[in-house]
Amino acid sequence: MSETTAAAETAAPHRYTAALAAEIEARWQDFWDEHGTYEAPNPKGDLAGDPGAVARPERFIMDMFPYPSGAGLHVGHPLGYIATDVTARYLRMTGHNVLHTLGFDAFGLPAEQYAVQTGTHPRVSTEANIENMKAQLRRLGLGHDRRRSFATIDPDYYRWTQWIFLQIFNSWYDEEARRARPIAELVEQFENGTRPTPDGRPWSELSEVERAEVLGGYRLAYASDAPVNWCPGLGTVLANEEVTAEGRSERGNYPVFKAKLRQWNMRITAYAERLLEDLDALDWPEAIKLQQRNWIGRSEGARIDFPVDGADGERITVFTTRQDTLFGATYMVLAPEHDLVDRIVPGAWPEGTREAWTGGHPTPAEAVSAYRKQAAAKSDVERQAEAKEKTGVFTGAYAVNPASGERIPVFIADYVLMGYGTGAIMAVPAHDTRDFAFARAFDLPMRCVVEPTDGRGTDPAAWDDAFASYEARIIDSAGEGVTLDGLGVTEAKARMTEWLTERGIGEGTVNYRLRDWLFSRQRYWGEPFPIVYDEDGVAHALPESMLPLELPEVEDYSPRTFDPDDADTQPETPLSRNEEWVNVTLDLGDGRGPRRFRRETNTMPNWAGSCWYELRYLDPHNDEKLVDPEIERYWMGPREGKPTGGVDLYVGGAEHAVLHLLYARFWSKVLYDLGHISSAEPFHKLFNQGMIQAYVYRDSRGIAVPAAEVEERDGEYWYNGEKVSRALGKMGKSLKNAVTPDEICAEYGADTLRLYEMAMGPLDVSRPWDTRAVVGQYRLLQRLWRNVVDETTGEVAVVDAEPDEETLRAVHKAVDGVRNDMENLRFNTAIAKITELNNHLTKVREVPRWAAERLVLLIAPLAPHVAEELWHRLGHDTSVVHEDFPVADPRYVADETVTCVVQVRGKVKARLEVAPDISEADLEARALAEPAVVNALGGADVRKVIVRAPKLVNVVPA
RNA sequence: GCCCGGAUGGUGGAAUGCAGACACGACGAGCUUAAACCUCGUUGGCCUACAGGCCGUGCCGGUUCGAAUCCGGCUCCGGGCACCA
Repeated sequence: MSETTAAAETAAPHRYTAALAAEIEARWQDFWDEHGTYEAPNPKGDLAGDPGAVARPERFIMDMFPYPSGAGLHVGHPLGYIATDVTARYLRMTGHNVLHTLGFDAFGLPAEQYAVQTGTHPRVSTEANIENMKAQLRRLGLGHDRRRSFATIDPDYYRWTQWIFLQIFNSWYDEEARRARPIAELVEQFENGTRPTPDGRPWSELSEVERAEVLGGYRLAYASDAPVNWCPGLGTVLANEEVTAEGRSERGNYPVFKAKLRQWNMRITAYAERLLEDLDALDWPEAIKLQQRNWIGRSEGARIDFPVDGADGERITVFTTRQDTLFGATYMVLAPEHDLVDRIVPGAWPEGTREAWTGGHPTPAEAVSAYRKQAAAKSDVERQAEAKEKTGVFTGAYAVNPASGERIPVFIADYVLMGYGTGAIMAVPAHDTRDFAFARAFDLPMRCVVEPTDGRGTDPAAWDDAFASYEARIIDSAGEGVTLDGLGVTEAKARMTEWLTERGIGEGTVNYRLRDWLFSRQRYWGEPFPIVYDEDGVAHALPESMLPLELPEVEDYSPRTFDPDDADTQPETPLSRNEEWVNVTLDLGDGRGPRRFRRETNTMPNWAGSCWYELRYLDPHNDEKLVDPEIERYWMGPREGKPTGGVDLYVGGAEHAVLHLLYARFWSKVLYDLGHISSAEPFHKLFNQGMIQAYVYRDSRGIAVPAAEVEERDGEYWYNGEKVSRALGKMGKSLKNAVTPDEICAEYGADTLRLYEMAMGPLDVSRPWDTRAVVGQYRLLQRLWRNVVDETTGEVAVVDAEPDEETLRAVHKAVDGVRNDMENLRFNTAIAKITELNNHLTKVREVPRWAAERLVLLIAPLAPHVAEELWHRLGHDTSVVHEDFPVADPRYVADETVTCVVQVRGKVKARLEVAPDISEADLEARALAEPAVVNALGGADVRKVIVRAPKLVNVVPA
């Protein structure tokens, strides 16, 4: 007998091994694909199907779709995909029509960088990556409706991204109606005079350029010269998230400057209040809601006008949240870029201006211009470094404090930001830390108007910092028609707001931290804007018939780079080099015939494609509409418990807490306002999965060594004979600690990998990967297999006998627990309960068919391949995917007897087996009669007995 | 600096009135010429007569008949924001 045969015979021919798992998994994956097992029917259209299935309650279960990187997947990536797949499978088995699929977020910088390096077209490398990722994901047995998958780079998809851009471009926010409306309705108001033009002239007298300018002030997508992150070393502008905390580019580590460039913006600020309000109805983690609330940053306060002394009619309008401290405002500060600065700067320094205020310049104009230049030339690196030091310069102008009547100096300083509030502040150095620091640096006066509660006295000259508490009373604040003295901060604010309003010099107002969304990038690999400019520079929307506007071929994908330190350079977009594409003659269908135009050569940011993809999954092949309204209403519409509609479950990483999730909410609201969809929110329930971490091993030089080759001896770690350090970090190629799903599948099979990832811990908690521990779930499947199949004969080994009482209860208890856990995404405890039941069945001599089948159904959402195989071996010819999930009989969920704990003074002294419905009196009597209790009491009187039938009695002696 | 979240055996984690379910690892036994696989047992610490006893959920304090769980104060770790008036 040869050795191989001997080995094969001893290793039980029909054991569940990695080889058998691979065979089973491949076979069922093919079966599911052939039979369209995971296809969810729509109520109409090309994906319409079985009306019986459509009539079921619908559920839309979604993942944050991946960027198809060239590096492929590691085991951390599919964690969320497995979790949604388990949920989707559970919902299918509990009578729902489940939409579950996955697409690809495929525009992005890595493909473009790769193209620059290799000359490969980004589309070629991206599509190859997608194919590779699809193969890796297919191996995991994810039940996706493949008909609904797409990539954001498909022209059929980005046609609609461009279409939505045009919808946003062609609308404005009606503050009164609190919703977006078509821009044509605004034009109508201007035409018939119900809304006056900015300068009061009739609309008909405005030139085309003037009209475009007016409308640009209203459009939800508009071009502006807002400062952006310009990185000359890379030749492109960068999103904030691509700039490091040190103010350098994440890629290449070049300095980043603020530069004014004409850019597209989205007026997301118009939706600030609704984005805030609608959070309340969403089933999201509180931490994420909080992050969004902070990002939106609503502040209540007041706008106050300060007349400029000697400048006729000029006023400085500030926003403050501390109008109660107006009497303490002793100077003002404008942002260096503020428009008003040039108008208020006098020709010469006022008499007696201190040297420290002038910066040594002979005139205010020169001082201002020098400071502005210095501020603009600062890269963010320097700004960050100097953040604590206050700089600025006197403008030479004075304003009048409307409450105290005092003349107060006006400064410019870069600690006041143009982008927030009105770009101007009233400075109250005694009660604001920043103003305090500035006042100290420039020796400005301070007035205490809020009485300190910490015993520091009322003379700010003696203080070390500002007194900024809200829990205090106002003092020294009496003026013409208003007295705040003695009021608390809150009442004082209200009183002051009232007074400002009466006098017509201010009003209560709400301000938001949220900024408009910079929407253009100087890149190649993104959606082109469907915008052209005429010879006057007026932007025109392309008609829908010209969509998609496809990306043109270019010779060079790279942006033009410059001297990294030269902030005065301007980007040159890759698209602008294709002159033939840029300069076109088009008939826009506006009745003016063919004309010459220049195309917009910026592209949209990465976020664009992910702002609305949930909608396209619903109706992916529709070429009339982005989604059919009836289909959208079916899957996403509001219903009981989901007042604003949306996806039923959206799972992804918490790193998207503000950007993607806020942008997607914004687009939803615009589409909702314009009547294209019925859901005002895209994602009703959000769940953030934790990160799978991995140990990083480093040698004495701090360089990561291959984690797989590190050996552990007595709590120390060794690599190549050298001792190495261990720390928990991210998993990835660069840290040499990546474990791929492919290797785990090869070693144990996909079902084992799925179980392990779900069993590791609660889904929302980050935890370290431990390849050694994977075998535990493999053993679970081997025992499961052995409970059903005879390992030596391969025959089904279950018996058609009634289960004994204990097994009956074990099954029902497991069913009840697993259902509960599944509904709350607690897969780790669900697996523990399944394991317990499985372990119980390995102990009974013969496994009853009924119990084996329940067990197979319970594990089916988690380990679908082995479940499908066993289900068929047990004699069923329908797929387990659409079987009914077991239902627990409450009679068998509760044990016949429960263990009651008897405590004395909170310490467990005895345990009683009692009936679940035992009365409190009986239980108390039995507990007090228990010898161990009598013993513990030692004859002491019983003061009190707490009875929580049937589980606990606590006896308290005197 | 401000705002969140977390800390339980050697490890991942269970547990909302019995701390340590389930799993990994470790140790012991069985099977085996041997090893692997598999099966069974032990596995928080200390004491122990092996029946049990005492201590124990980051630290200090509190509420309660009873606290891993609730409250106050700290320590450490992780995340977010950052001159936002």
